[in-house]
Amino acid sequence: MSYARVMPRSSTREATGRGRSAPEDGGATARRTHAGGRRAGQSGTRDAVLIAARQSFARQGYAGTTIRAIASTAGVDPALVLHFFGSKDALFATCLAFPQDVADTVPRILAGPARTVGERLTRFYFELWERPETGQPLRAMFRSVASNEDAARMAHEFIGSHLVARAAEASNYDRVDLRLTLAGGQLAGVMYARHIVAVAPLATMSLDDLVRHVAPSVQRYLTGTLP
Amino acid sequence: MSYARVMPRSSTREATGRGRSAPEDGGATARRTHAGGRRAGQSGTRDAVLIAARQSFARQGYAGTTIRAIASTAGVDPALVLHFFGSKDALFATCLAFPQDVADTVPRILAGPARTVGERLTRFYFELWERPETGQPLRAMFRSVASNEDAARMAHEFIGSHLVARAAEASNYDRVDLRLTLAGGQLAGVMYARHIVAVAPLATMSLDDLVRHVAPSVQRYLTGTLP
DNA sequence: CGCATAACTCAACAACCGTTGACCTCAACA
DNA sequence: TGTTGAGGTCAACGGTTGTTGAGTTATGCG
Repeated sequence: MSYARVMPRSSTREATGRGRSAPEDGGATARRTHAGGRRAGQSGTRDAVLIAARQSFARQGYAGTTIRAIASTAGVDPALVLHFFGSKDALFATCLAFPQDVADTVPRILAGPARTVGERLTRFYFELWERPETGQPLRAMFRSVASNEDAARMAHEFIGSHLVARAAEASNYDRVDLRLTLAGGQLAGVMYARHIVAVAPLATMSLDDLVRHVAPSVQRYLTGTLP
Repeated sequence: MSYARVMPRSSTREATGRGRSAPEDGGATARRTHAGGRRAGQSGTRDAVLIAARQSFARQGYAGTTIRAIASTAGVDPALVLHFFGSKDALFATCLAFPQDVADTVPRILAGPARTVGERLTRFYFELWERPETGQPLRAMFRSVASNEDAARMAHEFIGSHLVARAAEASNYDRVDLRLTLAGGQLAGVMYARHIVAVAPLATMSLDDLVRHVAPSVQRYLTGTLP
């Protein structure tokens, strides 16, 4: 990570305009006439690569992950990975792309009944870590934020200006930013201890028990009186 | 990190016996007669390398750190780094070596008056992160545990069989392991948010304020009734 | 002084990295 | 059916990596 420029903030690739394709996907692309040619995204290979990438980023972090390893577990050529995503950085950014429904759910939880908000937020967050399809990206994000300054900046930005801001307008707590970051620190730390360090008994106890232990703290951060 | 064997569990180097020196230091080495020759560890270079290594591991994680970068900021040749520490893995292990006084202090805090144990433990831990000379190794450990499975195993071992065990015999709480890991998760998470993600206002508020906010939760984990 | 030993440098090794461009193979439409 | 564009492979590039061995310089003791 010194000879590879990190995070294509405004990609040199696109600026010069002579890089490889890296199809934008985008879903809502105006789908112009398209006179013939094979259809994009029909074979599941792109998704297979993405899954392999997430897994590797989750286990090894950014610098520890290699394009070749991703390609190998996906069963394709390394060049195909770049063909799909343009660069390692772009792949990484794609892997970190936070599921939109998380940003939607947190404000909705905060808008619910205040009496049980701690328990509901705690359970929602812990279950995200437990389910493989959401837990893996989360682990990836967590590890990468710890080992990559650009990832930390991205997380900072996402949490600060996206998640907290939307939560603030959906609820009527005072000092939402303080309350939410305190709660977030609490929740993330417990998941770090359970899923990454894997320290007993945090790693071995049931999710329900864990929620019972932690939820009161979260409740206090969200609805308790502040010093 | 695939062509370099990770963590010299029983070092091939020592097994074959024909690697480079990597002076064991060890402090208590029987210091045999020593008839002439330059004395070891007189120039501060070894420490300079260690400081540079800690800094790099703290910022870049294991895979993101290169011997050459360490050598460069220490102002020496890359080969000298290996001369001192034997391998990148051994250097890494040396950097992670936890200051012994931390393992000493936690049991002492737990043995103190139960009424204020949460506040004392919280303040002690947070101040560790604040002071540069202890904060840097902690950040290094935190990042490395997140990005390196062997580091996670080391942390797991240290916390499980060292810290918790010693705390258990020094105090008389019930289910110390559960209480201590819950408290630890809480504390680590807040420091993660403050020092690594640097999310406001956790990152900007004073240490005293932070202790005021978090200490009650820690107190509850340590002395509260368990579900 | 002269020997022994540690500190330290230098150049090179093989392995592996991200990335590239040329090339081939399919699937879908005109 | 021929054309078109996406899926996919291949070999190679320049550069960086951890590690090594041989060699040089500095330092302390007899």
